[in-house]
Amino acid sequence: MSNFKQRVIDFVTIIPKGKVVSYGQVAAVAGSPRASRQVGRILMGLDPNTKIPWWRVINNQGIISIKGNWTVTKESQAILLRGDGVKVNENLTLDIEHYRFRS
DNA sequence: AAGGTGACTAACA
DNA sequence: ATGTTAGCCACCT
Repeated sequence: MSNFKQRVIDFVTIIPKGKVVSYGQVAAVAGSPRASRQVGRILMGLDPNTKIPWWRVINNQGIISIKGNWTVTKESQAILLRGDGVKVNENLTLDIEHYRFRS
């Protein structure tokens, strides 16, 4: 497993309940501020039964830009977020600045 | 080893 | 404000 990937996973893992981060933010913490796309790529590769709170990662506009995989959809992510106490709008958006996790 | 790809972003028209 | 275009760069084949 590459170092970047591992750092992304580590950071996402420590995101507290009720908080969210953007892909770009995760990439920055992982060491490559411009590798935001890789963050999404990595999350996509995770197993559906992983314990990593990947659903707390959204794009910088506070929008759930997931591409409905076989196992996951935008709706399911919205449900998971609401389960964390995060208010998700019907259009799959939320106030990221209000919930953003800062390390 | 080399090239294609995209759960992103920011800049433009 | 909404739609397009063009960089990005680690991962996968």
